[in-house]
Amino acid sequence: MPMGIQEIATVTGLSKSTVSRALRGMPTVADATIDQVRRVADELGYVPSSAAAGLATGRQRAVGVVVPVIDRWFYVRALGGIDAELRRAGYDLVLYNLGGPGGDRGRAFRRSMLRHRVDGLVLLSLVLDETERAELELTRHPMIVIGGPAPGLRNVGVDDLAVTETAIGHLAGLGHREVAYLGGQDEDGMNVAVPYLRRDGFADAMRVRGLDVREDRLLDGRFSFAGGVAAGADLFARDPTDRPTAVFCASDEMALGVLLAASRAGLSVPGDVSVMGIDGHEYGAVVGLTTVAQDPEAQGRAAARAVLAEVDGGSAGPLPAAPAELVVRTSTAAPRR
Amino acid sequence: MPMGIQEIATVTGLSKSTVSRALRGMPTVADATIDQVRRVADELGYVPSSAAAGLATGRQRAVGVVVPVIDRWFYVRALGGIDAELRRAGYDLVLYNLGGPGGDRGRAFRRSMLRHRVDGLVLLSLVLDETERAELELTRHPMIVIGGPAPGLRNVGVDDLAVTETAIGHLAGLGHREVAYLGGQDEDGMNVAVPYLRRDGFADAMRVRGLDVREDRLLDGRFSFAGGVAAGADLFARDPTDRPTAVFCASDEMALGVLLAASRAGLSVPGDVSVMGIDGHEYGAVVGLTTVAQDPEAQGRAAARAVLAEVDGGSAGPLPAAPAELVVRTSTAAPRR
DNA sequence: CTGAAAGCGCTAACAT
DNA sequence: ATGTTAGCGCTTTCAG
Repeated sequence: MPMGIQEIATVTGLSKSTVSRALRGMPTVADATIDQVRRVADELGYVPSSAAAGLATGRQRAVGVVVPVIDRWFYVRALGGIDAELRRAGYDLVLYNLGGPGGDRGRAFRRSMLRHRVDGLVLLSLVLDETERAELELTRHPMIVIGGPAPGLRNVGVDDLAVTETAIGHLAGLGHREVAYLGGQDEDGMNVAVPYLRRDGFADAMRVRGLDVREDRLLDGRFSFAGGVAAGADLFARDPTDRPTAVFCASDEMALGVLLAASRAGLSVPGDVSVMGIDGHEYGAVVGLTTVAQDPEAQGRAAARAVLAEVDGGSAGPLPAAPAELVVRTSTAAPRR
Repeated sequence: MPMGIQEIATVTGLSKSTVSRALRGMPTVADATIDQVRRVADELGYVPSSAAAGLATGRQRAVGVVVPVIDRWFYVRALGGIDAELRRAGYDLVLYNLGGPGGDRGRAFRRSMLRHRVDGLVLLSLVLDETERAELELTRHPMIVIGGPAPGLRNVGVDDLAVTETAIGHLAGLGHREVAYLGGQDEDGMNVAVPYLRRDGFADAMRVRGLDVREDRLLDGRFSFAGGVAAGADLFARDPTDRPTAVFCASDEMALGVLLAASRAGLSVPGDVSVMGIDGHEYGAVVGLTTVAQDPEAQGRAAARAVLAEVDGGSAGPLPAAPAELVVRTSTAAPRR
């Protein structure tokens, strides 16, 4: 019923092989033949079967993208970049979202991703345990991770230590000595690497400058807007004489929340307190948030290009760190006192 | 090299068919056999080929999701819902993003979606033209759209006319007579239905109450945060004595922008002006935005269930409208004068 | 430049 | 409960 290459062969009086070659525009086929075949295919409403092609060639022309959760700014942007590059290459994108209901991560891995449905995998900020790594290795697909560095896997992403150093450099340069850090774990605890790296980077950058890293100024904002609001509210409700002059947030989404908390607490930014984040979120640009901006979309494209190259038998050399750039806006200034 | 069902057949001394059945846990297979086969499969590091299975059965166990652009709140949430339901059913999700570079929409359709890689399609707020419809029909896959009603296709989504009526009912009930509308086209102009419906709904709801719909109070915010900020800035820069007492936004993202524009213009909300939106965006909850909330995730799940049912030969009856609910927070109040 | 034939790895009757 | 036999729709040597 759903007809294939065969019918168009009979109609044109050609052989299946020629039709197949013509459809793919192979150079060994006469131009006239190509035209004819394509025309007939159109008339007949021919729809190719990727399964059959995949079986025959061993290539699915699709790559999988694994995300811990789907609704985070960074992931969405990166996904856009990956998609763009894949589309350009004529590849489809299969999305594996681990954060679903129950987040039954293990099963998701085995049940679907291991089915050879894709030729390669891009993992977004995912830290795999030994078993998971081993299982994915079975497929022998090229894999690359965006975000946190993952042991044994190629990685695309910013240098988190450098990013935090840049941020604290900016704040310290402005004269801040009392700065709080807002970080914390992603709620599902799936991406431990980046949060830790940033917290450590913050602490290092502070200590290098002889500045205090106070336990009670290491806040948890779960990397979300609401978390930032809550943490900010908590911080600003404390003894005003002991208030930090700046709050450094490990993500713009949290920083946006802190901005709101500050305005609710009647504090002016940057008058009473400076606030900055990391990411380059669009909302930050309009509210004047100082940040260390990165380009997740570019990272997505780079990662996609890398897997695609590897799928095509290319080399698998290490990737350069993604650029990040200090963007000074109006949420940071020299402390008052 | 990449071994298959055959090797595990030889190792166990069983036939390919039995192995195939055992792997899928079919009831006609002895439990002991199932165990043995699974164990051997594990030991051998067997990875099934979805292409082969797909070719043999004609089912890919995957559904495609087409989005106009990926980075919109509504789409991301809906995608999450679709994914959850698909995963539950053991289906993979293939993402088709039309908004990529150049947004070469036509080619995207033909080149990929038509390859029988999926068993069904969920279209997010997409309005198809005749050619596109015809082309997609070729695949004979079940299709459903979320968001704007699309001629000839089943649809999941809120009743936009009812939603706007609810919103204006709330505002008018508070005593507002001068209300501005912030809508506009999505920048790519891909989803015309919803914006139009909401604008019409607004106008109807106003007229029904004998309220004026002024041309100069029909604003364009391109359905984005930045667009909302810009439109708000423009509106609040006009003659204060002629300022509307409320701004009704067709999406929360735009309303959030208007909130910011108001605070920048030194206006208090809801003191000087009331603001409300549509959607139920998380940020709105924390900033106190009144809205008519919908649940895109639930809509995604419903749509996924519907295609899946149809894929399984189920019926294709019409779907009920998705619920939407007025959520009154602190951004709306009775007008001052 | 085109054709014939042999699979790709799995599933599905149809036996047994 | 398990084995046999054909394919699924396309690609790919190998021959013309």
